[in-house]
Amino acid sequence: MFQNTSSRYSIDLNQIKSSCATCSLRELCLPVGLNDHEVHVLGEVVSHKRKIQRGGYLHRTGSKFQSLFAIRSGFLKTCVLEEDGRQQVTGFHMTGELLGLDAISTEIHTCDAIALEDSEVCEIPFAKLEEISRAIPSLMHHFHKIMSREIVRDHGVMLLLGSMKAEERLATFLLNLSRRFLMRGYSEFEFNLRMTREEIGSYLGLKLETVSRAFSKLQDENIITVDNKRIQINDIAKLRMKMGNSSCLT
Amino acid sequence: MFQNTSSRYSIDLNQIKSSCATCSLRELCLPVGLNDHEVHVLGEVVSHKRKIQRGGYLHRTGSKFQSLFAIRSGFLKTCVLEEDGRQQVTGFHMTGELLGLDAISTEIHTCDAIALEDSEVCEIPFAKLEEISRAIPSLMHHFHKIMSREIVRDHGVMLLLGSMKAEERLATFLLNLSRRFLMRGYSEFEFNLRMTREEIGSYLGLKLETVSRAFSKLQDENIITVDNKRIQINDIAKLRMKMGNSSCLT
DNA sequence: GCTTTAAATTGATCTGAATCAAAATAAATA
DNA sequence: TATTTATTTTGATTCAGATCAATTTAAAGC
Repeated sequence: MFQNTSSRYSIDLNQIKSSCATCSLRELCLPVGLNDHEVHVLGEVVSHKRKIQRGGYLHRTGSKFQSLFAIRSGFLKTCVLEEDGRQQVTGFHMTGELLGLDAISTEIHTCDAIALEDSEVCEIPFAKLEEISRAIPSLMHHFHKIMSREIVRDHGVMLLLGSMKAEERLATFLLNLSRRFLMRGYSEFEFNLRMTREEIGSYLGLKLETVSRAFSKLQDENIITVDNKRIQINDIAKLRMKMGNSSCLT
Repeated sequence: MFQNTSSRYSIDLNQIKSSCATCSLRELCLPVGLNDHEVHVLGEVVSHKRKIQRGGYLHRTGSKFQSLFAIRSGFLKTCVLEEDGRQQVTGFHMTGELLGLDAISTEIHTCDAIALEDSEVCEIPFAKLEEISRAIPSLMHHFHKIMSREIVRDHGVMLLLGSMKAEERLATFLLNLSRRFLMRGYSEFEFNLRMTREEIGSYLGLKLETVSRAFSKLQDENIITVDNKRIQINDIAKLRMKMGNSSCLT
């Protein structure tokens, strides 16, 4: 899992599970081939942990950027504020993901990051990361891949917002969550949403009532079972169909 | 212009205008402080030019990624294809901008890049760029900023698609173009669109008829003058108002 | 030049999602 | 536990933008 063929050194997950550095850096480190020394160097950089309780801010729009944050546990949302007060959720983030990439550009955070459940992150001072990535090319390359992946993800959301209708958006969203839970060893068919209908709506470009109606519709069709925040996927194939055939109709 | 305070070496634009390397790398190189030797090293990497005529592909979805492309002149669009054939435009790109960032992730291009007018690009072999950025930290840092800026840009588009209505989207789009033309030394008040109404619509999540109507509406209000692809901004303040007050109404 | 094809505008109608409104349920707090 | 507050669901209505359709205008090809 998360290993690529070019790895020179395969990290033993069990061995390092208790260490903050490596654990939180699953996405950042594991896939890269690092030797003992390099793992040690990297560990030095990411030693600082931080807990954020539900509802708390990891960072705010406008605050000075110094570090990236690797999510060690928990669940967060990022959102940008419009001048007029309304907020748009730009993403939901879970264990192993990296936050703060948007702030590298201006060294000012361009969004709020808010914990949707008690969470723990590892702080990665960005200047240090750049410094050691000079010494560890595979780390640098992997970091570039992570940034690139974020761009690809955003393009996917743009496609969703630009060309899908409500039900298709929700299906896409649920399948995305499902896959991410699966990747982390949780059930792909049954999970708890950490966010409200309003937050889902904000992310998907829909009003909360529309989100609620789309949930009900999918339930009526026996594709999912909804019990408030608890979601059960009964027919993942049908759910995939829902996602796929937007423009097929035209 | 495009200079930051930490520059150790200020590049003479006139001196290097005829050299492909530096000219095409305005975004990539100029703002970074590089010394003579470093400029030379960088120049070696980006020496390969390529012309694409109107309608031609710079790269296609699914093709192997090896190089980034710095636009030297011209105008391109990038678009992702849905399984069902319809395409969503993810961006319009002009001189000085960098294409291919999305492909670093998987080493496969995730979108098509198509020239909307005869264009010229410089090819930047990505492996080489990573290699020399180890030797030139400021170059590496600037590259990170460019990727980050792309992420910020995408978040802006997500906000647009997720929460603005047609007229606000078009106003935002025109102001964005206006600013980019200004930055490149062209008029911010009068310019030619290189793309069709359909392509604008795809980018903005609207149908071409809606784009056309929004143009007409802005013209009726004497904010812009539209003559097919020729756009004249008559009242930029009012245009900014159009963009800003989406949720103010509610 | 003329002919063909592509692009843009404008009108009429339809529809999906927003909005308004009320009730039901769940979560937080005293 | 009771009370308050936040969240979710569902219904009725409205509206922005999609769709359908017909011209007009511009560009490309012969």
